[in-house]
Amino acid sequence: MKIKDIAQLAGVGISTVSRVLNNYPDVNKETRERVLKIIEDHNYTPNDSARLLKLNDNNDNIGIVVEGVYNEFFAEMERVISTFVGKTNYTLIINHDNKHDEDKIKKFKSLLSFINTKKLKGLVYLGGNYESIPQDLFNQIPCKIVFLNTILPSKSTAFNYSSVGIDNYLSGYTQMEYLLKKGHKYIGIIISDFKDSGVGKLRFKGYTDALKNYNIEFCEDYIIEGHYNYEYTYNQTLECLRNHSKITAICSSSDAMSIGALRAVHDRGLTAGKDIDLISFDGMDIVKFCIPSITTFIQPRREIALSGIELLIELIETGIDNYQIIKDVVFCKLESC
Amino acid sequence: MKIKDIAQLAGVGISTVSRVLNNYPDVNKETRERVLKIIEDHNYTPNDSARLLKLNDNNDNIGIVVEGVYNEFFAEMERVISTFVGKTNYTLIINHDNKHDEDKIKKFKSLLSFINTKKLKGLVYLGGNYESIPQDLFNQIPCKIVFLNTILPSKSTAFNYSSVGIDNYLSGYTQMEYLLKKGHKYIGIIISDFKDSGVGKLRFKGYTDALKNYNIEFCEDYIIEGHYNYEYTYNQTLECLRNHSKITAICSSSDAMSIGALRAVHDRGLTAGKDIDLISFDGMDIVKFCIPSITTFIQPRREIALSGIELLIELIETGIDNYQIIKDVVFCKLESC
DNA sequence: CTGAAAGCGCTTACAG
DNA sequence: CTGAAAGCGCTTACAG
Repeated sequence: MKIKDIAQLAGVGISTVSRVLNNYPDVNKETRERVLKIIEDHNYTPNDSARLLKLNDNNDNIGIVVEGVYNEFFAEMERVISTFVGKTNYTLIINHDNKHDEDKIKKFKSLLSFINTKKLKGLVYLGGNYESIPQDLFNQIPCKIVFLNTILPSKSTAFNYSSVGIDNYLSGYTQMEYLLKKGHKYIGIIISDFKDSGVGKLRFKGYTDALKNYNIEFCEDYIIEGHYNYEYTYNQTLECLRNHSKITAICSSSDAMSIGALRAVHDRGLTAGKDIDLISFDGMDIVKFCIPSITTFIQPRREIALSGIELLIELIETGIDNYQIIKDVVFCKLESC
Repeated sequence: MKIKDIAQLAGVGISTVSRVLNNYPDVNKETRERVLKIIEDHNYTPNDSARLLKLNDNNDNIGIVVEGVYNEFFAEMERVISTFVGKTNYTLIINHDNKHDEDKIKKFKSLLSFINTKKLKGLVYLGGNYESIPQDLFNQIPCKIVFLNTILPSKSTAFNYSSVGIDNYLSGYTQMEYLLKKGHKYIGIIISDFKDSGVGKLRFKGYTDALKNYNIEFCEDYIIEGHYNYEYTYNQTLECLRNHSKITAICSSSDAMSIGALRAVHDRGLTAGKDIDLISFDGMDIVKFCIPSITTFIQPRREIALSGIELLIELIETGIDNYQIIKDVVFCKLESC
């Protein structure tokens, strides 16, 4: 079924059918109804490619790239964005990137190709690290772009991007400081991975700098790699506690990992919040219902997601550029610390 | 930049550029390299709409509709599918449906329109209930379709679809029977919603039938609505336990809700697995790390997702139809029961 | 190995 | 209010 067939069946020209299709006002009422009836009866849907080809870049595609959608944290942000876009006239094209190990430059080039192929008007990028992308490559991005929770080149006017996120370094520092102020000296640190090059890296820098400022020696043996995985974190924490009975507190860079750690503490016969202070980061909804509930720093992730997509649409529609938003984290004192 | 510009710059005809673009072998090596260089230099990307228009239905689009992506259970299945498709030559087009309240027929029509607009070769549908869709409408689906965890019209050859899922009725029956065999008579039942028309409805039927067969009176007051939400389930469970101190066991239709319930049991000063038996459903990774860990029936959701997408691609490539797969649930005995 | 030309299914001035 | 015609940027027989 194409527009020509509908036109023939209705006994009109194809322009008229097109006008009906696009809700143009200048069509005779009866003609319109006749055409609509035939469209309905034959379940006709216009060919999108043909429309877009003609309309050229008049599509309204927004892209979203998620690095690490297996992290529930990002998954939730994606849902917020997808729901928001669903209520607009934009179409969201989703690109889940799981190639963490790939060369950054190569990765950036495939990002460019994604934008070009889909003729995106704008893009939201979740996660990742584009700290060291050459400026000329960066500025080849042919559409509006908003990075959420991404590590970016230190801002200079030469780099053209917008972003929404938190101050990861400062948050990490504050989190660790909370334990230090309570007098802890032997503190386990849960990170995703030594090779983590995303925001976790900044948080970790905050941890170690806080230790330094409080004259507590940083001990590599107290590092627990959790890979954002319950089981893995559970096993690593169990082993760390077994080998280092001095440890009196745990500083975890993500709630997902804290849940595995909490169980490890329990299985060592200890109680978090009493025998061991566990302080976490992210503020997932579940922490409040864990036993004991987990003290954490809430990243306003829904707010970041929402600001991000709203900002992107504003950038697209106004032509403005270069807008940076920093959100505050919120301390949430519960039972584990 | 269009193909014509590249051709001009390279001093060749557009057909040659097209041949280079599509990796045709019959191009002179030097010509090819010259053209590639220019394409590279100018960051040229062919216009997808134009290609697709010409190729007509030679795109390889697969669609996925997720009803209720806010349920982590489905979110994870989607990720499995998205990752799998990413490794093929198919493009995945995602459609998150949050209009639970909409008229089924209307919903089905917009499903048809999605398929037609995107010219989908195949579709994976997660969740929902299409039990009562008229046959003639159903058979208007112009592509291969695989339903995962969906309620469907009782199978007859007249309905053309494939599916992967579990036997929800039987699983629900078995789950409740486990509590009944342990001698429980006053059993709280956690469901998402009285109006739930998805698979939860079938599970619930299993629950009540089991009660009947064991001559235990069904008590509507023991029903707890949880809306797949920790907080909501927590509050409802707390209230139910407060009002009905007779209750000795809880049968929950989903792990996400069990986590809220677990905390409610704890806050009543009770211990799940000792004072109250809590048995759950789904088998999310987290249950093993809760305190106490949650006894549950594992739905092989990654397996269902994987079988589903593999099946769909097979259907597309072989032309076969009408394939139903039922997976077994696996009982996982942990501490809460 | 290469190029000119037709045509994919739409939209939109333009002329009536 | 309506229709014939041009053209969006590609691909692919066809002819050389």
